[in-house]
Amino acid sequence: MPRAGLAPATVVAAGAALADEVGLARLTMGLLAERVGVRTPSLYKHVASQDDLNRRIAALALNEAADAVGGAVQGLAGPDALAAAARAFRAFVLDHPGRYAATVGVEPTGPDDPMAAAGERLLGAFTAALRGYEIAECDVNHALRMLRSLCHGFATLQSAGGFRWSTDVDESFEWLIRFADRGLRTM
Amino acid sequence: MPRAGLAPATVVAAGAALADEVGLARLTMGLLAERVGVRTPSLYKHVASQDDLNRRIAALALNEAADAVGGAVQGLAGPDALAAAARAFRAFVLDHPGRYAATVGVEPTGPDDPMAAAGERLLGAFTAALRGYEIAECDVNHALRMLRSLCHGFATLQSAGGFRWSTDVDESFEWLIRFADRGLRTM
DNA sequence: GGGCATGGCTAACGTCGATAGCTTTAAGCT
DNA sequence: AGCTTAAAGCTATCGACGTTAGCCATGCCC
Repeated sequence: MPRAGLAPATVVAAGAALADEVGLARLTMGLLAERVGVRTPSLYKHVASQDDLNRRIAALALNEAADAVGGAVQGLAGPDALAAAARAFRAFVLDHPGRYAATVGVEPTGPDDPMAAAGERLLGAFTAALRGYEIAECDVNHALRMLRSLCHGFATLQSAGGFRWSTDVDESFEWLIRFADRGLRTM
Repeated sequence: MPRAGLAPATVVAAGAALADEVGLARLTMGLLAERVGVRTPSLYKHVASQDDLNRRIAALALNEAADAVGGAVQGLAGPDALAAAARAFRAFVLDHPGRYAATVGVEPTGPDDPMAAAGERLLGAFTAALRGYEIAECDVNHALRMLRSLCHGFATLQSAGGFRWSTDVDESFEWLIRFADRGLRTM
């Protein structure tokens, strides 16, 4: 029996990809094992449990989202930065619905949990997107939460098929970006 | 063996209550059976499957949310209506996290699915909350989606423990309501 | 009182997550 | 090179859970 040459990172990456393909709810240890060419119990040499796998996928997803948003904001400020961040975030969620779904409803276990750091990174990227707006110190956390709620809510609702009727969804999102921009401008 | 006097609605209500208590992910057919005083297979005389149970809980939750939001908006218009709707919605999600969680990620099976009607009712309640604002015909769907994304995003993020740091969450939500109000006022 | 639909029950199966314990691989030391 | 040993694979197995089959008691309707 030749070795498969697996590492935790390989397993997690394959799990994230599989979750994107079949949906997080249908991501099973057996399916993942088959995907990486190994028997189910062997996976437990690399991840502690399915919950552990989920957390690692979540950390990966948050880091990737932070990269996407951070990269999009690079060199921009004000409305351009805001729009770029929002679009990058939504695109990431729509492209990777499974791994993003892994991030909802899981709390970091402690302050040294990689997920916590990844979440901070994503938050930092959104903070950078607010650079250029005149936001009072006491309002910045509120604005950040507003922006995160807006992007998270829209992307997850769309990803779940929540927008059913006719109006064009992309158009709604652009409208929403302009709405947030106008609001942030007049503070 | 005396009859338990169950009906589908009883089972669904108990399931929703249990989901709120232990979390939707831990809602199991066995646990629900124990709760209603019956053996597991007997539940299948009232619901077709766990997926069916989930859909019925979702329909119940959407109807209750529509009632809550609709009732709160009653007799109000403009900023007052908007604030009342948003507060009622968030309160519902925080009070009933399990049954609300049942609504995310499930699509209505067809046009006669009770879930679709319930969703329309909730949408109608939010639409009523926008009465009093001067919104162009072509913008009303966008505004509705914005409002829904904002409320859904904030409530689910908070419900999942997504706001970890210090700033007061209630205060953020009130800030968010004022933000939306200002934006809707100037269109 | 005698059908008969209804709503319980027990028994059992398949799937899935997880653990135990064995074996083999391959890396590293002497 | 050859031995040691941790790591990584395997089979076998368990327990939980969803689901189905098939049986039996209840209680309504005539």
